[in-house]
Amino acid sequence: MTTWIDRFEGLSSLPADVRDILVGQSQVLKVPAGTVVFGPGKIPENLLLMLAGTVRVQQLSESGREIVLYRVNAGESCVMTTACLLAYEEYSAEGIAETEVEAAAIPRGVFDELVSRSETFRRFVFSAYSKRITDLFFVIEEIAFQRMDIRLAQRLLTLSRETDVVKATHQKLAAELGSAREVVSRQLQEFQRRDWVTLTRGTITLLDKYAIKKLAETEA
Amino acid sequence: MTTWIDRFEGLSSLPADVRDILVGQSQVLKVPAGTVVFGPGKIPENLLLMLAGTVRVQQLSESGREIVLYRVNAGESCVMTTACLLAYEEYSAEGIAETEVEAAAIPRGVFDELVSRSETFRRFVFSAYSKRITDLFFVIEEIAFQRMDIRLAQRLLTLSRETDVVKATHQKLAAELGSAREVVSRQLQEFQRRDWVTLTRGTITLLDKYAIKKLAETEA
DNA sequence: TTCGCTTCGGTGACATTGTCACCAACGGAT
DNA sequence: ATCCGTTGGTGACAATGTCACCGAAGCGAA
Repeated sequence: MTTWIDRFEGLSSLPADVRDILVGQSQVLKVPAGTVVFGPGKIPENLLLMLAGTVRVQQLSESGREIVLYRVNAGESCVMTTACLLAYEEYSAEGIAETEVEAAAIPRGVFDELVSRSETFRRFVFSAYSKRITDLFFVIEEIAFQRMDIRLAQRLLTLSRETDVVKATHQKLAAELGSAREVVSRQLQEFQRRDWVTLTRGTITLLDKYAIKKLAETEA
Repeated sequence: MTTWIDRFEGLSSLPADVRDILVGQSQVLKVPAGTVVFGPGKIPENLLLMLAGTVRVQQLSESGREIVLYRVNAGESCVMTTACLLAYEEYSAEGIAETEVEAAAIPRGVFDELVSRSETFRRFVFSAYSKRITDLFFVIEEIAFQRMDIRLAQRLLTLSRETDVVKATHQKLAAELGSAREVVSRQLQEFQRRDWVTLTRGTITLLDKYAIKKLAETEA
């Protein structure tokens, strides 16, 4: 029988008994876009395995600025909830459902049992951690060392996957990059001047993805 | 009998059989200051539990700049090695022994067995992960949103714990903060102008820790 | 429609930080 | 003493962040 487990690469080879625990003891739930999946003041009770949708994990500063750390997509697990399941200390990041999200919720106790019983599950969990940590390393490298125009170009491309239109305010883009609105606005104007994009209120239309990609791939 | 295990808070309540495995199957080793404990191209074979000394974990950019991510001190574990034990992908961070380092090395297989058998050990491992992830969140917040003078003041304080003297070149301090030497030099000159420090080649002497602390604690 | 409100984006002035080129001072090695 | 690599100082400039303020676009109510 196929279950949602099969959507996770790392879990395909789980032995039958472990599979049964995982499927039997977890609950598939759906939350609407905009839901705060975890965040300061919310004690997470479950490890989430994302079946559909996207969760955006972001950091807020006291001064009101924010930065997007990474996104958790379908087929991945939201280990921040685990990390904070173990409650090292109060964390300042929060996870927000960007779309409607469907996820399997594994309660704390079940999670612990699975880690204990299954080497496959352990591998899955630890490699999820590794991925997030390397994601964070990447973010740090970007904000510390990369030019804004390059980062903006990269972000426009990732936010526009199939289509050529990015629906986002300059403010939202600035939050993606941990920068200020004015900086993003000015960069976008420069892109427009080069006929790479057209700008209208709330949307950026990519005219010359090739040129943008070339900038995004600039090294050093 | 007391062993090095007792130096780790989280491991004090390990059952006797698990203790025996941990002590029996791991090896205490010593490496001199400057050793690259892990890094690109080095496949880590062990989880390291730090008994004495400090490991500095830092990130290098292609352009040659660098930034210190965090330090692993005695009584903590170096989970980056675990993360990359599971080898998610090539990581760009490296760990360097800042002092002579004494550590217990737990081989991969033993680590796996311990995680499987002991809930205490699991807690220990996962809270180590949580701590590192929150460390990284903190670093991101700092570099994205915090002013350099404040960050420099903070760093000078943490690097001068008991003494009032920081032995470091401006270049090293810049690497700590992911900034440029000139920026650090100028900030230090400003601190000197205010009679907070005196500067000589390779050392910064803190004259007015109180004033520095006050700056370091500035919010927003 | 028109009015009024909110959100979004544009702008200039300025502060901070990063980059570059270059030089001078220091200190160790010969 | 001389040489030389390291360290730090400097000025000019570029890139980014901050602030105050404004006008335009959208949207709902009258």
